Amino acid sequence: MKRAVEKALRDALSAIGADASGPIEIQIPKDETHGDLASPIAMGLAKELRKSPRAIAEDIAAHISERAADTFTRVEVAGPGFLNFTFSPDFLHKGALGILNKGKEHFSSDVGAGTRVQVEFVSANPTGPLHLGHGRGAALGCALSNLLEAAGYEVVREYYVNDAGRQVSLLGQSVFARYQELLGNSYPIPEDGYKGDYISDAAQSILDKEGDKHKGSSFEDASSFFIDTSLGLMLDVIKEDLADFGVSFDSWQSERALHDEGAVKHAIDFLAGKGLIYEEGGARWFRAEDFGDDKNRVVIKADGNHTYFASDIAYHLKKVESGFTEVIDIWGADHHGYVPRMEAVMDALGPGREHLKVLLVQMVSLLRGGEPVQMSKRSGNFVPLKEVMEEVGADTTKFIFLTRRHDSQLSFDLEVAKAESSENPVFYIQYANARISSIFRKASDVGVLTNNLENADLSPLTDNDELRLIRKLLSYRMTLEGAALAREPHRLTFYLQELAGLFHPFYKHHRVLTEDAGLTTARLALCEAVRVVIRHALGVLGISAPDRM
RNA sequence: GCGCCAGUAGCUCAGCUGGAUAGAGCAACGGCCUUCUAAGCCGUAGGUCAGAGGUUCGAAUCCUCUCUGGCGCGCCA
Repeated sequence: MKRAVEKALRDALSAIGADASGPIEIQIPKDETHGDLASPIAMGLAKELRKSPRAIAEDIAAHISERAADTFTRVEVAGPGFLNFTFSPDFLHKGALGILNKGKEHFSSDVGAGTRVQVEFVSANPTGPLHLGHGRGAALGCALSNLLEAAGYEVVREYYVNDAGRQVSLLGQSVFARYQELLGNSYPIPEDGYKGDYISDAAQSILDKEGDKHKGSSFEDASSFFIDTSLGLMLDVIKEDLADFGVSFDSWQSERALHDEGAVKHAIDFLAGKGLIYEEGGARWFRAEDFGDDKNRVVIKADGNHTYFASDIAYHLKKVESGFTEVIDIWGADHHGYVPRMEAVMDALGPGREHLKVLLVQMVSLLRGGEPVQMSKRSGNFVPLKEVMEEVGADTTKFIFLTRRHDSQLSFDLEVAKAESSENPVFYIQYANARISSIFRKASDVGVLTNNLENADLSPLTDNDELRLIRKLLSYRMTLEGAALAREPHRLTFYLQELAGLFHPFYKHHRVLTEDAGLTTARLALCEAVRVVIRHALGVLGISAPDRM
């Protein structure tokens, strides 16, 4: 749809002697009386051509009207110089059939052009179950990855496992303490150790498998066993949470492995070779200030241990060396202070900060009827994603996350989420799909043929409800591409609400299965096209599309 | 103190790479089920886009300041 207008505009621009090679802005007007698509292009050309915007627009409109009468029923100039395009029913009919003909292929676009992108998300410390904030990152990362893939990028979804350092050691020690407790020994839980039920569960599971083998051992003796085993159990917990949430990864990168394979040393040597590492106070520092950070940063501490930052440098060097053109990191907003130093790293490593995009996911506060939810003592100091999923469902939870920009704070009210569930926008969309499936079931019951719809004659579709629906379907690709380029999957949730908002009135006011065979076939084809788009978009968002509700 | 994100209808949020009269859902109010699913449809009402300046033909959108809320400023991870 957009392509047709763009092509017409480029032809017209070169005909009137304007530059036709630049980007052309095309938008969907808010007001239906302003046509199907509009362009403000003439306003921008006023200076260059030294003519009034309206005069330029008139020239363009005249040129296009003469040449593309079968595509547009109207090309008009409006307001200060907008060009408004209205498509012919014939063009719309052909477009709708195109969706049926090519299916998914119709939407897969070339804006990504095979660019290799890595999306790293969740990456929660493997020290306990995922909490609600991780869920937001998971929903975004999953949807964004799918979206980029649909737009023609080559995507790798990665989870970075922080399995080295103090936190996992603390985890092992916490589990060890519970294990000893189960055996009647008192062993102090480390001061900032982990205290949730899942720690006791892990201890019990070790006891079940290993018996009292480690009874009375000191933690020093048993540390590597307890750390590794606890780590494995926690990763299982996380993977289960992710599976329940319907989010999957292509790759799991272990921090420990980065050390073991020498990647950290390699990265520091690499920077040192560029003269970007120096020593001071017994520590080794990276010259982050040279790349716009507030201060230089320690990579090796005076005690000889590396910092977390050192692993991150190695990790990003590995990403760069793996040939990703773009690296997207999805982090919680509490890490935003970390962005300048990672951008500095990307500059220092060579490719430059423009190849790194950090998406900060703002905090989620959980409310119940307007009141902050008390942190459950059972789970530790956070709200587990699992509990929220059990209460309101994975689809609704994802949808709530995905109807907001990632950088706006979100209050997640359980009462609202549940109270809405009967009138929830996600059901509104799924219901449209279920209704269509129901029509097809009915059609097959009464013996109406539903095959070969991609060759149907759509000319009986002349009602405004029908044409509006088709226009919306044809704008899907444009929406998808725009969302992908902006890295904003939430645009699809709004698109879907609008599409469903056109389908339901159509359904209410027009019977699909009628006495008129030609009309019936045409409407079935329209319904099928709607279903194809809804399923595709829900698929991108990682939300289910049930056939019955 | 410095920095990042935000402030749009009663509530939750879109709209922000400047464009036409500021949108949706929920909540409120009034209607609609003998025909493919009423988780639906039709209608009414609801706004000083936090505030003040500035840039522009045009500002919710860009710039400056102020106010409010959240978060961050370790040889922690």
